Amino acid sequence: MTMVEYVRQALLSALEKTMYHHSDLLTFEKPKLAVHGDLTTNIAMILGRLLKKNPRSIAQELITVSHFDHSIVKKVEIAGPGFINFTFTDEFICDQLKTVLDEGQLFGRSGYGKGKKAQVEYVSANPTGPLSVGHGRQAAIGDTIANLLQWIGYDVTREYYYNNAGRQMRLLAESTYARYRQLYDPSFPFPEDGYQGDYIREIAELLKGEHGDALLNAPLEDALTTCKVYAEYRLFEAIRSVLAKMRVYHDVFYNEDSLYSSGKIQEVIEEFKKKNLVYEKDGALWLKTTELGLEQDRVIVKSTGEPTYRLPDIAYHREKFKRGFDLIVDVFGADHIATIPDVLAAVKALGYDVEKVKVVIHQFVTLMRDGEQVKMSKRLANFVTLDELIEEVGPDAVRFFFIMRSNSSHLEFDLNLAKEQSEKNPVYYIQYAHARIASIIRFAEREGIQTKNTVVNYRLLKQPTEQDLIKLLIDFPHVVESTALAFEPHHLSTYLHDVAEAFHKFYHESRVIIDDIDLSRARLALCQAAKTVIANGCSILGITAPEQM
RNA sequence: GCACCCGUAGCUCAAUUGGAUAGAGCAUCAGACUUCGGAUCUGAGGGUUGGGGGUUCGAGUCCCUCCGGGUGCGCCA
Repeated sequence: MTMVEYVRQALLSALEKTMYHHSDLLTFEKPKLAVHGDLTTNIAMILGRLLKKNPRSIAQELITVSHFDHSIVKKVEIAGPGFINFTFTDEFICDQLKTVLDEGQLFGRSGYGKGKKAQVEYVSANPTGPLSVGHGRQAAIGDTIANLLQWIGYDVTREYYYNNAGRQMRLLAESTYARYRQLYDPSFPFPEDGYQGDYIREIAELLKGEHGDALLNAPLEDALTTCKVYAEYRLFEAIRSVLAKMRVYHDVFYNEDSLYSSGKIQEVIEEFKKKNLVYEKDGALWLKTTELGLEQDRVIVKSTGEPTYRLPDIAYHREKFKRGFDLIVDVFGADHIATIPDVLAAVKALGYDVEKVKVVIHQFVTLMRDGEQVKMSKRLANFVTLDELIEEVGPDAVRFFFIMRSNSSHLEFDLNLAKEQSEKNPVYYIQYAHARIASIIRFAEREGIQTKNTVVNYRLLKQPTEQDLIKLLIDFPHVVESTALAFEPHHLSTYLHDVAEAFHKFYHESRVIIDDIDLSRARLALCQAAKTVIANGCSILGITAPEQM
């Protein structure tokens, strides 16, 4: 039984006895300050406001009718305006270590989302160019959220939505075609808004390698189609390979085209018409978004007969619901923020529960090199690609740096720091702790000390640094769950840094392998538990936990 | 102009989503094992949480207002 489980049970029965029937308001937190104990609840203060009674006297009532096992709870006290603080015995804390070691690689997993399906959509870049560092942040955030949801029991689908039709792709085809022609005639004009990047030239070269000069004499439309298909193929191949370098793999690549070919777009229009939510004006079809509580109506079908991006977005989200997901997570960059309310309002109007949709917006990334901001412009094609970034600093640092700030926070990516293999680099700090533990365990094996097939007395771990480390370790399942439900991966990286720090402190204070064989075994077990938690945490973050570095 | 995000130590960022004395890393300064990995540890200085008002037992967090930065506001995606 965990600390929370124990006090929850005790207080639930106390609420019962005192006739305060508000058990749903009962929560526990870990106090910031050690003097406030191991766990605290503010239930008395909440009840105090609700019932207009003195919180401290309510707290007293609750404690009076409660019964605590002294071998588990060392101290219960009322503090401040009415907090109830619990301190547990060292022995009880020590015994919790067994759970960590027994569960091993599974420690931290829970069943919150058991039997439920979740979908996480992220990256979703159209195949018109290489992925940017912004996409990289999205990949890291989305993938980590997907991992977290799996850890709390959800059946997770990782999805990439893209559009390979429309104006953007036409421009891609024209740009590729122009570069191809330029290989034969350098004066061939390049489209005004074409994609400037060198990658188009590379694709044109490859295209020439496969087709020779056959496209020069082909009818223009045929040549453009060939260019589009080929460029898309090459770009998607590049996108997948970059994501693979980051260890990001999607289960489903959902193509916008399929919404047209399967008639879903038309179905949505029909539904809107049936609900009287659309009207025609200036030859276009408008959605009455104002009736849905938004500021202005929006065009969903242009006067040319072509839908705007909004309509397929709505149809796509409708499909997400039809596919039976209990939780739908959209990870978008800050530039997409304006499109979300329209889509959600429309889907809601179609009768779906938009509470199931969680939109995660992340802010932009600024690259810093030598203290200077790296200027980036996609149009001028002088931007640093995600691929280049990974090549420069490696996948571990990339993934870690991208999730180490809260989603809503601007991210400053310090290239020098990310590359630095030293104490300054937070990734190495955590990985070093893991490698150091692995080394200690190897040393212990050489010394003939082991914890298997023998009874380990965890209760010998009474030093403050030992107790602090254990308390942090056994909090891991709760951290995983709260991080997942907050959709804020940076909580986990912060936590892992704390664990690494607590371990290093313990290491400095107490030698693991000593003459006292029982104490050695207990400390070795603590090392193994710390190693387990760091390894499990790193696997959620998608970074390696090396045995040596 | 309107909407959204941000403003916290010299710099980059946290703060259990309204909790108790606002914390880390970097930078600066001063220190620490003859043995398990010094990519480590200990300590010091550094703050009116952009300004002002409000809500309540309690505000960095919620509301109003002003200032400053970013983003978005198309029959582009």
